[in-house]
Amino acid sequence: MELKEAKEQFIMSWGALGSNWGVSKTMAQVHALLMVSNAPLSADEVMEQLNISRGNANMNLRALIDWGLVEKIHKLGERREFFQAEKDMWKIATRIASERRKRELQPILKVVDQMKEIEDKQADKAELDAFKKQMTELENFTGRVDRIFDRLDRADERWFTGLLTKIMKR
Amino acid sequence: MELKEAKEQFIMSWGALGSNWGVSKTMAQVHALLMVSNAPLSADEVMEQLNISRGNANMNLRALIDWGLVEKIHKLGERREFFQAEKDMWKIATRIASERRKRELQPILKVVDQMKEIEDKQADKAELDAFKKQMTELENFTGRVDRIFDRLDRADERWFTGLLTKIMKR
DNA sequence: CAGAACTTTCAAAAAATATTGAAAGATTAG
DNA sequence: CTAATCTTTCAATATTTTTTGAAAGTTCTG
Repeated sequence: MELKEAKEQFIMSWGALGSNWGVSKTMAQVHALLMVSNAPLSADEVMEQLNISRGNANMNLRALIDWGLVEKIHKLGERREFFQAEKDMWKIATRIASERRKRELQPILKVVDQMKEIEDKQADKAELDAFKKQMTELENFTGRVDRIFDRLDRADERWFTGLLTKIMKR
Repeated sequence: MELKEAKEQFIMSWGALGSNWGVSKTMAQVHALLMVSNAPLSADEVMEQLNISRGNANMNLRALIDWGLVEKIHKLGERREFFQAEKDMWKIATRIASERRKRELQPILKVVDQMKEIEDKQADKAELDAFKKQMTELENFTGRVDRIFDRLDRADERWFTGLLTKIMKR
């Protein structure tokens, strides 16, 4: 396989994977394209290479910037903006972890927290207790995982690697 | 808030959250409904409580069974099937982890693995190396996370809790 | 085996999401 | 200030995903 071909293949596959993990195909493709480009690309280059419209390119580039996976670059003497993907895997991973924490874990905690204020004199005691117990367990578990992600976000790669070694030894 | 009301609220919220983490609203609702039901429910009860069609109920119940989050129950003397959700948070968590590993991590490994067979005499040497390096890093990182999930899947809760304590101490 | 009681399938319809492209908004240069 | 160049917005459109419901399939009962 040739390099150019490999890059294209990677972009397409990365896009297809996106949908498995809740990201739109195009957003994943834009990310992949920037990941395998040696130089920052302009919006027009992204549009052209992926065959998408200007609006679409703009929207997804912006979303990637929100995720912290892409940044705007200004070249001096150049009017337009360029976009560059973060290439360091550790940073990519922590950005994704952080975003998923915000989107997936914290909303659960919020919902479960509200469930605690039940006051029902009518209800069957055992049933009420069962419900409360379940909510508490859900909260505990989610809270624990949330704290791991938080820790991860603030740690550095060496910490993580060390941790892994420990985990794998057992 | 009353118990019944709380349960409904939980079901609705859980459903809304589902879309944040790549599961359809209805599937998440069915799961929530079964989680907060003290007794197993029949397909008809699920249909009725969530106002969904028979086909939809069937589909989502099946998907939940695939995920290992719900199981069929046969009551003796009863013709129809009942459905019961796993309520143990540890089991719920490992099932979800295992499923996501399969859907999110392993496909990445597969794609990246294919990228290794590049043979391009034409291409710029530095560019080729950069691409290969990136693919390797992606593979290493994903592989590591994949192994954690695998480990998690086979471990028990006490192991996990112990691990957490260690993580949090640092 | 026939009929009743359920469950599963799947093509069509509906709903939710993503994309387009033209117009409006910025920003810089002259 | 005006024109030129580039970015952002958003209503209309297209695509994808989910849901429906009726028909086909299955399994049990008598």
